[in-house]
Amino acid sequence: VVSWNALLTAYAHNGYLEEAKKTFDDMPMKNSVSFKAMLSAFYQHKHLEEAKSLFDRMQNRDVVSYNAMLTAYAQNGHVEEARKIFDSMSQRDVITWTAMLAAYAHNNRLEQAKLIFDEMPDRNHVTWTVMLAAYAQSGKLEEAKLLFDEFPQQDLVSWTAMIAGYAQNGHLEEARSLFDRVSRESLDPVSCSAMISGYTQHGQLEQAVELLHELPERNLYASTSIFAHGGFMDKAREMLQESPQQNLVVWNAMLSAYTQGGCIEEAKELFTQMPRRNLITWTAMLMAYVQVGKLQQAEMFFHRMPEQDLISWSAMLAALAHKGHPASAFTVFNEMKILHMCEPSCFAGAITACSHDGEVDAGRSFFVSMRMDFGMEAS
RNA sequence: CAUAGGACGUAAGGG
Repeated sequence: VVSWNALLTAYAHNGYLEEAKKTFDDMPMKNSVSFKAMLSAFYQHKHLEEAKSLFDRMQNRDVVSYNAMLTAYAQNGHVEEARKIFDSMSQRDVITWTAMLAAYAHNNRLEQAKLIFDEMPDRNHVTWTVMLAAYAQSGKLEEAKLLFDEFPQQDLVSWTAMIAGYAQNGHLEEARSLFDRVSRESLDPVSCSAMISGYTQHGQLEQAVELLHELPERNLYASTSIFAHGGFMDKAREMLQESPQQNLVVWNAMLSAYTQGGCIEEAKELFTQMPRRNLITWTAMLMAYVQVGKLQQAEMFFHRMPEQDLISWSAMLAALAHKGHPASAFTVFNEMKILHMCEPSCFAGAITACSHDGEVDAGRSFFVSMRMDFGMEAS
């Protein structure tokens, strides 16, 4: 049973939901771990309904099952549901608390996250990292730094969170000096791309290239982004072919370097070369067309995406509103309502876009909908 | 053997 469970989990973590399901169904015998593993397989692939129904069918639900279900809701954007699970639990462990903390953190509910953090009976290094990353990503670097300094058991992940925090907010020297204090052997693709994205996002190409020469061989594939960004497309392609691993995040970073600079042709070429694509890839590409004003192409990409999430919908909505198509924007917005893909920032984007263009009537209709359909008031 | 953490896409600030 143990090895069957291990196999199931391995499938799930590598994106093979079908195989996982088949393994689960064909197992000669199952124990409670099998159910919990299958549950997490479902929600990792966004099959919330199936996760829920499996959960309901489970016989003996323990802390782990509840934790898994809590995470299932949290990772699919249902924070309130997650909270309900949390409140209903009679036993909670560190993972329960940390999962709830992460649920708030990932949905930009910093105050609630902080409350949970302060209230928790125990914290471990994962807990600290979630809180730290939450501060860092919302630009509260002092708070993040305070936490970082008090951190009991720092590891590479927490260092990366701090580095990324500095890098994203333009504090490149601080980021770099932390980065340099990590031993070269322990650097991994995530920490490297955090530093490198920091440079490329702030236009420091030379620094980026310089850093690359110092990195260990196995992190070299990250450099493709730099070469591409600097206009050395051939060199980039060469390196990509040689690279043993294919880090999708690095491809995406490279792609957005193009799109944000308005280099649509290069972006398109890169897009077709990519070994894999995810939502981030597609959305970046969509925005590339928006930026040069080709809304029809953008919409084409939008519809060709394998699936659309809140961010891609918001991007499309904002694009239409920004480029002076309030009517189409409103149509998109209505579809979003039907799909329950709506949150306050959608209104904000749409309304401000209208106000910039003097589209007062359109702005007002968003306003009305905000009140009628969501019971929200202006703030 | 199972459940929680870090890098990449949209929007918000505004001199």
